[in-house]
Amino acid sequence: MIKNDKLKSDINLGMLIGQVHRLSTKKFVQNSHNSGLDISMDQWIVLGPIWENEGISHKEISEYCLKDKTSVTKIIDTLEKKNLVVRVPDQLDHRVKRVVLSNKGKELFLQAIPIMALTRDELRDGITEQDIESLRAVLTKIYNNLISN
Amino acid sequence: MIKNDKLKSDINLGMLIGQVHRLSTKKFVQNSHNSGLDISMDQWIVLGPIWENEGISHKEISEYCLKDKTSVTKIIDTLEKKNLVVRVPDQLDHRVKRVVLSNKGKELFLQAIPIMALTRDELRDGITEQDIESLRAVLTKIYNNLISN
DNA sequence: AAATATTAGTTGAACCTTCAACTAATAATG
DNA sequence: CATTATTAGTTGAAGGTTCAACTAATATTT
Repeated sequence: MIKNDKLKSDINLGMLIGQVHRLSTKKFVQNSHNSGLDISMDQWIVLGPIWENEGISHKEISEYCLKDKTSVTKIIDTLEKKNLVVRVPDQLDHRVKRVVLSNKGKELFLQAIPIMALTRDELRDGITEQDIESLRAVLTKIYNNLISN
Repeated sequence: MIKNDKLKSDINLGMLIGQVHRLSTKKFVQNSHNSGLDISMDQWIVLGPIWENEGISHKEISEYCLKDKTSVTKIIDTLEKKNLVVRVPDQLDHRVKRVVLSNKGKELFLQAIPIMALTRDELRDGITEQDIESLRAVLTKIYNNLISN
């Protein structure tokens, strides 16, 4: 469907980054689905810091995940709808909401860990650790250009 | 807000790719807005092949842009709503719709070209051509892993 | 202490993406 | 040639992103 020589020359980097991003989240969701799990990439990304840090606030999740606060609100809305997490108002600062995993949430997260590992391996098949580090390095440079106004 | 040392170690590649993708489309839209243009990154991406190939079909746009056919349909819906393009049914194959730029569409595209160039330069500031090529190479490898099942 | 500014999170609108189901038209097969 | 399969594009639903405007609570300033 998509010719390789086109990929190699024509396609600009933006489209390539976008497509890699879309396809890799798709791959993760498909792998999850094949294992009977119902979880999206973004739900996985948000569950991560909650797993590592029970009672983390929205703002902290936002920073860990590099996601906008509005996105975090809405992803947590759907996580709460699925009974995977619960929002708990902070006792001291009543603006802050802390987020806690339910048992169902913990279970799902545990089951998703190997799926994530599998997906990671599929993405990186035949790619050296050095390549990955160079990818990370260049992306980080671009990232820094983007956040420094 | 986001600490650099966190970026360098903790954050996984998926989040980094996602964030670079989100931030660069955001940057383009902001630059456009600052120049009085009303255009999104995805609208730009779809206008490109129409500009290069008047009367291109949805399917061909889809292949050029590495976008799903549903996405193409909906982006062209909004482009048509904004009177930037027109859909013309193919004379021979009545399934096919060909897409043509309006004068307004051509004008917008021309005005957006320098904005895109500016955005590109901002992203790549201080990054060598070699880095960009290595980024493209690794992303292409991942891309190929993703499309070969 | 009162007025003002900042911060955490939410809401609604517009857009993009994916999925699954669908229509309509062309191509392939028996 | 008639049935069947494939293809191009659309629709609707559910999720995610951004923006701008908003609420409520805490901090800062005077």
